[in-house]
Amino acid sequence: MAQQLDYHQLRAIFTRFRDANPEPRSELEYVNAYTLLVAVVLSAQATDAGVNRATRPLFARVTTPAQMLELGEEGLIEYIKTIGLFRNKAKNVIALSRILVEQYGGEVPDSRAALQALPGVGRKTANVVLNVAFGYPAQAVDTHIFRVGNRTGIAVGKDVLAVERAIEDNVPVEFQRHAHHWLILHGRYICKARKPRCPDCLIRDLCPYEEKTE
DNA sequence: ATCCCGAGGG
DNA sequence: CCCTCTGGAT
Repeated sequence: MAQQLDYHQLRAIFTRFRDANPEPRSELEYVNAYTLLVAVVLSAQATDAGVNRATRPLFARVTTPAQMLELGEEGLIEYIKTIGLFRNKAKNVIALSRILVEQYGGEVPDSRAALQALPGVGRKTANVVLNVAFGYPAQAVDTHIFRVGNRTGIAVGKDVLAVERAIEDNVPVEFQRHAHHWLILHGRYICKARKPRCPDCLIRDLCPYEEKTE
């Protein structure tokens, strides 16, 4: 685990991320808050490319919780059985859709407490919805952000909650809104788990991590 | 700590 | 073969 970088080092790093990609966006495909929520639930331990492959035909037919209940659990499984953990995910998506219809008039609530009370929705998924659908500066710490944060020193912590706090406490405020996607994209394409592409890294000179990639 | 669990990459 | 992918519930 690297040492936590200071405010000025983080300002330099995020300035580069912003200059390279001023408006970073989720690579998950969705058409409204509800389909975003479903896509994020499906994305657990799965690649977004794999999730998009499944949701493209699904969201062509289903864009509301009521339509999802019509489709049903077995119908949903036909669309998502190529995604890992599909049985748990199908059960959770149907159950949360029923709650949205019965308790929220078919809308997606915009509070963390209400989101996390939904089956299959934990802190990370709730934070993604708050950030992407509602524009709040919520920091969803996933596998990429946890790895990149600790490897580079951008956000150091022993668990995801500690890394979330490290981002909130250390990243200059003006960068917090987009920090989530900058870190995800950096982790996905450059600072990869297995074979990081350090020679192609924007912040190589500011990073303590050394990886011999031949 | 363990289970869920398919696809893609190396 | 093994590891990884925008985790959550028990």
